[in-house]
Amino acid sequence: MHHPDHLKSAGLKSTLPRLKVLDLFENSEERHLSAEDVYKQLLNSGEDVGLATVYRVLTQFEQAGLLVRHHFEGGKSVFELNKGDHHDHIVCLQCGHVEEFYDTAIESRQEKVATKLGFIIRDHSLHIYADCSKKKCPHKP
Amino acid sequence: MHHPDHLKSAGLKSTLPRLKVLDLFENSEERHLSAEDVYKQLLNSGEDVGLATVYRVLTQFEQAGLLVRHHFEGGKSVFELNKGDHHDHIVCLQCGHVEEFYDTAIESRQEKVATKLGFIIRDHSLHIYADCSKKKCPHKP
DNA sequence: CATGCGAATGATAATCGTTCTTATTTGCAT
DNA sequence: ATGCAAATAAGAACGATTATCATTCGCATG
Repeated sequence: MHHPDHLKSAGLKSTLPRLKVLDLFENSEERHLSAEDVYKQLLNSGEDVGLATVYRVLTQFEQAGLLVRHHFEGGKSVFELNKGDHHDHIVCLQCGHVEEFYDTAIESRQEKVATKLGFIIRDHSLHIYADCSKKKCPHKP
Repeated sequence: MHHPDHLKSAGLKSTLPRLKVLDLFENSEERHLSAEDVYKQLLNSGEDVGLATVYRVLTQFEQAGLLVRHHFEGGKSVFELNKGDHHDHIVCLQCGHVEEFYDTAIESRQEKVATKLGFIIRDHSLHIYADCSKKKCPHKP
């Protein structure tokens, strides 16, 4: 359990649940976790946190800029550590695995389109839903 | 109330609720409607449809290819008539207005990215969230 | 180091969008 | 006309998330 500093500098009190959640994101295999994922993993680790607290903490971390929230298909929010770099996502429809990518041409084209239409971009989300067909996909039939 | 033909050719029985919903999409100002939008507008028009029916019909229309479903931020699904053309969306954060655009460069770049990563694209969604700043925005402060 | 206060927690109820259940009604082929 | 499968409507049920509120905790202060 490290980095109480991260919390302090974000103006958040350094509490046990918050440290646990932060730890999870820093040490977990999967970069992209839903509230339920976080809750279950903490319970499995013997930690005793409330689900409401998980939701509250995730939202606070998002607002503090520690996490980024994504809305993939399926209704639930998914979070990942904010490494400061923007990237888009390609999601495998078969196994749910998420990969990240960044394409300069796509980014600059968006700016161009928005400007042409008289908009000022605040944010954007590009999700590609695909099959990762190859052997790498663990849940492939 | 027209186009019972659309329904028949989609393999759907031509019922009153379905005709009403289809009509709404064909005659409404706003191309993008949520289930609640549809429900309320039908009630306002004095029509007596159940909310469950609206949800059922929207899903059926989506499966029949008459409507396209989008997941914008805010949790709820939004539907629009399927004109056969794919396009992406730019949403004004101030007034919620939605404009459509299509950019060949963005589209082909996505294919390239996916292929490079070993994926086969099934679908994608690109949403730009922005301010339409200018005078056109009715809810601007 | 005790301690007090406001912030944070967790159990639970509530909410929101959506889907399911079931009894009743409807479209439509006969 | 009429019968039957398909469709409807009302409400219960559901999953994700948020609100409520009494209890507990972090932490600055004396």
